[in-house]
Amino acid sequence: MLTRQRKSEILAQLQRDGQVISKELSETFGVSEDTIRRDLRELSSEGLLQRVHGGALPASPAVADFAHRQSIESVTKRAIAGVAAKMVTHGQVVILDGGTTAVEMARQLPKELVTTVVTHSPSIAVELVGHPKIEVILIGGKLFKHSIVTVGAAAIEALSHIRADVYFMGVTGVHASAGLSTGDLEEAYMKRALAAHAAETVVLASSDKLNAASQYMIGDLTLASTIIVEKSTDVSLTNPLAAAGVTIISA
Amino acid sequence: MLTRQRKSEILAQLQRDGQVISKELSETFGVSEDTIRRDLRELSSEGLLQRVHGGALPASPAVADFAHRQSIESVTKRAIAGVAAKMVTHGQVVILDGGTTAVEMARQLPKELVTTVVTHSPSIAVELVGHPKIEVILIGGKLFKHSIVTVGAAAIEALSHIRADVYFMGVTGVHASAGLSTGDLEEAYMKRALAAHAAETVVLASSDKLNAASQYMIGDLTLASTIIVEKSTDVSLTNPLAAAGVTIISA
DNA sequence: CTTGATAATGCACGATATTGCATACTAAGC
DNA sequence: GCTTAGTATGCAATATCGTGCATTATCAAG
Repeated sequence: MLTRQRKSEILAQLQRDGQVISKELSETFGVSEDTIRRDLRELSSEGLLQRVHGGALPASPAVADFAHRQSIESVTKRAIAGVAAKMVTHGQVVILDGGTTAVEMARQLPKELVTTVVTHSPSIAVELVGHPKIEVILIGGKLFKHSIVTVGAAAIEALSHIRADVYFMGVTGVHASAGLSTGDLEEAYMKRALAAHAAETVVLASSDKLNAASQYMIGDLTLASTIIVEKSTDVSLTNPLAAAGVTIISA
Repeated sequence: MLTRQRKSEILAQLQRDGQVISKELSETFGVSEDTIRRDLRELSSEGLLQRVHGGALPASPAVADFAHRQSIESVTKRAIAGVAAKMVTHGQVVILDGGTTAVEMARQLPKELVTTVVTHSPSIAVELVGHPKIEVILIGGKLFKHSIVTVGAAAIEALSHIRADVYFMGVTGVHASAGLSTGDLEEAYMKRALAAHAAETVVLASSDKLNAASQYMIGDLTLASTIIVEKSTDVSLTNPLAAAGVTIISA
């Protein structure tokens, strides 16, 4: 990637998120933190951003405020997505589910990562256009508009030739006895099918999903090999899971 | 290869990818990096691109950007898209192509229209989420990032069960002798397959596409039953078409 | 066909840019 | 205070660049 491009990407990300963090940028672009710091220093001297310890903020404080307010609601989701994005390694084939957390995860995938992403979410497909080295396989089917994902027989049929390493699953409920659940029957079928075509399933469980159950059960909690939850999660849910052999990661 | 050709190819690649890298160009064209650097320097002095360390970027940073392409020349495109949108009637099954004009057409489809839209463009799928009465069938496959559409064997396979009434086709070239053409081989295959699965094909030809030919031919002009062009179109192209039985609509 | 002019190309070489690492310094949290 | 994480600086390795020059290709006029 060209240096110039990296700098404008940094500015774009800054405008989008209201902040950038040196360490994360370094991982995203696959360069050392020194290089990122140099970039930030130069952009700062051009007045394009404001340098702070650990990263940078937009040059105009007003913009920062707005972006910050907007981002504060999704801090947890971003953290979970970030942890998930870091789990993807070079050459893997991963399945990304629909849902806002998965979209955020797609956004956070390193720009230099060479992988194949299989998804049934058109939003994620569009998002990944910005990642030139990622091959995207879109699963077609009938569009379920509430979640903006494809479902149905055609979608499940399209999966038949896919073998993925990891499936990152979004859910609407993670409950000790009700297991993993979602609010639509077709979606539940789809998620089961996706899990069946991946060697491993990782569940992304943002705060509001924990200890909740939706109408349609996907499977019990052990369907997941790993569940990523936010830091402050109640141990009464996670302890039994850990005991059952499911890895718990706090983001 | 002629120097002139190489230069225009560099510009084309720049527009397509949003960046070019000296080393890669050197390998692509089989010339030394010095020669490429000279080309880039000259193109830069003509203001056709912006030179940076390691390669070059578009002269105007946003030119290569899809979002920008979407906004440019939007008046004509909107008019054409509007005419096309009005052609869709209640209960029809229509295929919408990728491309900016088709996205605009999707946006202009009446909110209360009850139809089925088949598309291989994730952007259009996302756009139609706002149309509750339209059933959307998304054709999956390998994502071709330049045009943001799915292509390949999987996509063509997914079409096999589809029978549509009308296919609204976007093209990059409409030429009297070269027929309908597009800039990517896979896309050309896809467009042929889509046309084969619709009873009728309507071509959306915004001004810059007329009397132009791209590398890959989709079919001759009579593949289309109707071509929608902008008002000021030269009759030298449209008259022979009309004579051949193709309906011409001015938008 | 030959010749001379012009353009295009590749190579050599010194200059500049970029990057990562080591080291010493500074800010932030406890 | 003290520890940790982040930072700046110098430096060396590498990549890229610009220039001058020799070689080759192209082409028009003789």
